[in-house]
Amino acid sequence: MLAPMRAAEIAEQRCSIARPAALLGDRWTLVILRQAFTGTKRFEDFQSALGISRSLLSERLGRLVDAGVLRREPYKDAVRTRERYRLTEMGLDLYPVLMALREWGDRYMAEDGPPLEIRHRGCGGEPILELRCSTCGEPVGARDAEALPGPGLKVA
Amino acid sequence: MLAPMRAAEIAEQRCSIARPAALLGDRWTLVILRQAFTGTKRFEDFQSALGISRSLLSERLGRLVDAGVLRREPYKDAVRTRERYRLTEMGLDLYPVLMALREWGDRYMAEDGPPLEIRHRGCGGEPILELRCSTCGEPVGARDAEALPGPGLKVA
DNA sequence: AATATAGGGTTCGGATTCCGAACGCAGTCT
DNA sequence: AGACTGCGTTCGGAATCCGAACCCTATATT
Repeated sequence: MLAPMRAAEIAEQRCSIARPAALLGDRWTLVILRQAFTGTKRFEDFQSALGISRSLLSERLGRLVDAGVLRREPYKDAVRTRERYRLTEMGLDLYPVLMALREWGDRYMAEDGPPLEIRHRGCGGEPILELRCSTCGEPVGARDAEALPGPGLKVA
Repeated sequence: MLAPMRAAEIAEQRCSIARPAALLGDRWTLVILRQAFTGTKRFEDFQSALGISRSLLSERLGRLVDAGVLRREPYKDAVRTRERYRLTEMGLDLYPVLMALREWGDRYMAEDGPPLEIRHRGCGGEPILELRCSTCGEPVGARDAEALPGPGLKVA
């Protein structure tokens, strides 16, 4: 009832971009996930780190839990049981999406240089995303690819 | 004036994910871009392909033009001069973001299989995104990376 | 026992934003 | 002239956002 209805409509499109966009496509969800990838787990910590309103945060976290991106679980603090939100496997698999956004943001929207640098743990190198053809191994750009109808395309 | 004010606030965060998210993070912008990558260029074609309202489409296209992702230019039809929206270099560089979303969507939200298949033009293989360390060449997952403060991080 | 503090929310009302339908307007076609 | 097309803008109601206030559970303090 609280979830946006428009989102539901868009989500019904048989499009692999529209459906994730309906879930992730708002101004808070992506930064909530970014925060989750930095290790934030508790409601209060999300709230104070992001400055989001409690009601919105509650709704967004709930939606991500429903979608299976986050898991809500109780855990024992030093003193008592609390709740925390952790990325599921499905959530962790969003890492490339966040990295792609970050690379693009660093390139075009960070006039002072990147605010954060990502390092490969151990080796210290910089991880970068590459789009490569899994068959011939060549790098693929936007102009080198074409879209064809796939098995999930049913014309109603 | 028409642009969301909240978006502006989020955009001011010194975060390479928050800033792109403020531009791209709504339910329509990503599908508009997806459509642009399939070759759609004209206002009418976006509108009929997506079912978006004219006012929203107008506002979104304008915002993307202002951001430098699209370029609005007149061109000559067979009969007259029209306007069209084309991806700029900056816009084309969003391809990995869309592909990352699509891969994730295909994996987790396409119960009937992917609606579209992307093929490497010519070779016919499937392009896939890989996050690799540019130094050691190893694949990098969410757990293998860490974030460090970079040059753009100024603590106010 | 009563009060205080903390985490994790929900409720409420006003301000924003969204959206579809209607309208504008310029340039063609008949 | 009148109709049509492409590309928008305007308008008003509906949906969403957000901050402040409230609620509930549980431990800590007086």
